[in-house]
Amino acid sequence: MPHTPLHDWNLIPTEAIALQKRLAGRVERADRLDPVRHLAGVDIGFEQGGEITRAAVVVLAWSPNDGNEFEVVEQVVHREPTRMPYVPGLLSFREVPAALGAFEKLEVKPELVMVDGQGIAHPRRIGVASHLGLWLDLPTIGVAKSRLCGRHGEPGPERGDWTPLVDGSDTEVIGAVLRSRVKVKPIFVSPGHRVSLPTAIEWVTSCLRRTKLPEPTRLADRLASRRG
DNA sequence: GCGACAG
DNA sequence: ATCTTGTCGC
Repeated sequence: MPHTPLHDWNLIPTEAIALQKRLAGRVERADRLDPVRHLAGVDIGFEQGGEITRAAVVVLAWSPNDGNEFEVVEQVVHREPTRMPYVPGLLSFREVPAALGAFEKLEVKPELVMVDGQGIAHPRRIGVASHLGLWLDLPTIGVAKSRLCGRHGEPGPERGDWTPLVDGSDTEVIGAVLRSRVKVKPIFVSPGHRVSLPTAIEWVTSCLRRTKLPEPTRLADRLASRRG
């Protein structure tokens, strides 16, 4: 299983954290997105017991008219050797390199990207969605299936109900715990880069269909896990 | 010192 | 994340 040089394991964590602290200040939290014509979903999967990292990007054409329907216009898969083990709080160093590789193969450039993982709902306010957005210089939203940090109450039972995710001083809202489906564990939505929390919630909500995850992330998930 | 801990 | 069969529910 292992093919991650020990020196990577020892040196990267401390350097990675220092880098996150520097980059966190560059993550923009206010809206700064162009009209969205194409929306992308990103997720990472693994093959061969973790030796290979598989990044998947699905681009959808957004049509506000036809009842908010989408159309898949492009799908890309990029594989490369896994370079780092999973470490809570340092997920971006394990997944972003492969994600960037997938974006390089992309022909249609999206104006907004949804990433499987946290945005600023991270100890240093720079989760994988924020880190990727900063690198691509694109608006991103983090859509995670579970919590990394922060406190929250139980959101209401209806689809669309949500409660704030707060951390540190009870006044710092870092995300939203959103009920994306009735009777299903809520998802964690947080701004990635160049998107505010209200906008992030709006986009995720309008991309919900009959499943727990919004379409962009759900489709990328299936492609990354080579299902569907 | 004792938990918690995205994927 | 990944390994995995059947099973409960709309």
